[in-house]
Amino acid sequence: MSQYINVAENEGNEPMEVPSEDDGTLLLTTLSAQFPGACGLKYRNHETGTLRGIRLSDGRLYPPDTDWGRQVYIVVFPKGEKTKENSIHPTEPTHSVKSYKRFERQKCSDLIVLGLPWKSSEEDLRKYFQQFGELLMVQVKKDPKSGQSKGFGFVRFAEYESQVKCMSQRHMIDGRWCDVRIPNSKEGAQQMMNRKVFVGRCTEDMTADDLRQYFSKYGEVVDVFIPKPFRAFAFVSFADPETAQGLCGEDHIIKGASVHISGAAPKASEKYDRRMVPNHGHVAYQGSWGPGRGGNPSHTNSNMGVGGGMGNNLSIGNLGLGALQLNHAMLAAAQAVLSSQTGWGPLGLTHQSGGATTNGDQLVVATTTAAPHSISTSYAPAPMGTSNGAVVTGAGGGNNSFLGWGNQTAEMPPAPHTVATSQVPSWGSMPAKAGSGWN
DNA sequence: GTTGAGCGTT
Repeated sequence: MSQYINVAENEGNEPMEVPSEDDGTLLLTTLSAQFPGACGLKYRNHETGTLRGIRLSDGRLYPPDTDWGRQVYIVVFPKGEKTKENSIHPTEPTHSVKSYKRFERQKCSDLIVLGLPWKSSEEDLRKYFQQFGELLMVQVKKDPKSGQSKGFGFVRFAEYESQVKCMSQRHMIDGRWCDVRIPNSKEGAQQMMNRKVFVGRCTEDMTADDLRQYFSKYGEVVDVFIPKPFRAFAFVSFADPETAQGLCGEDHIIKGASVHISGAAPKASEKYDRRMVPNHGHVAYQGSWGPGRGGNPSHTNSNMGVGGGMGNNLSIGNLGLGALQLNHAMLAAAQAVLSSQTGWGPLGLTHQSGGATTNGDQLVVATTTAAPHSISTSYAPAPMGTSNGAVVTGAGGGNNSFLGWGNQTAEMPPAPHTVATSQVPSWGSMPAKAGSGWN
């Protein structure tokens, strides 16, 4: 039977009543309609004095007993999104503040929602998606004559963080699994968000540290990559895409030499983007989310690492370095190098805690934010958390890369871990998990 | 009136 449940944002706050469904469960959407961003419920067990979590499954919260009773339930928000009363954890500020700034810089994009039930209205969409944050736009595409839904729509969030959260999971909307993606029409724009620049005409005496030091005056440098053996170019990645964009086209004098800066936009990997990524919706940012492809925030000591293996695997040696003056040859080599770097690592998997969350599988990577609201166990987990073969497991990580992701923890195996020709080294080098392969 | 991979009459 339907009943009203007492829910408060925090213990001691004035509760408000939210309605349950006829079967006694409380829809997460109902909850988040009143408490935006809510991802669960808990309550104080007065026998033990401890807090208890409420069971959540398929977007429904289940009463602890036969019904919800008259007690007050407390709303649970994704980690890192404490409400004003809940002071932020003292150890978090550096990371969360920093990453939050990063979010602000990233602009939201329209997102396409695929797989909508025919019956779902824009109202339904809004009600569902507002749990991730403020919505600026909601559309259900319909046939203008019949008014019949075409089964897809668009949403746009106000905050980038909402978008990230939203894209990190699949969505159960009115009884159907739906996918949220960056629309194809927006692909070009992502390119402009690349955080990595190509630095041409480098001289051999320029070390990664030199470049880092030099470019730091324009913004935070998160990665410097200098191919070995020497090939007269380098890649520099900035924390802020705008920094990178701002430098493009310029000539700079470093160590007495004039280097040329341009966008690191390898067409080479472009064609692999979407196709190489399984369409399981657990993968956030599939496709060409510019920054994700490029960033490889751990090559700082790039004088080792990729080193030896590269020449062999990518046959770059055959290009003949006599062509160094030729721009296109340089670019081609650069593209080869780029595509050999682990793409999709860093930003792509950002905070996607959601992405790899609870799947009943052990491939859970860094648990942070949103508890997925409805999870299908029938989907193979996205092979996240791996970068250059290093499996990142467990929560936290605590490394100092952006949000602590995508960083292979600085200790790249000295032995070339054979990137091979795979365009998706993260996968190719997935250490076959004993037993439980996800065939 | 049906359908189920895709990509937006603004």
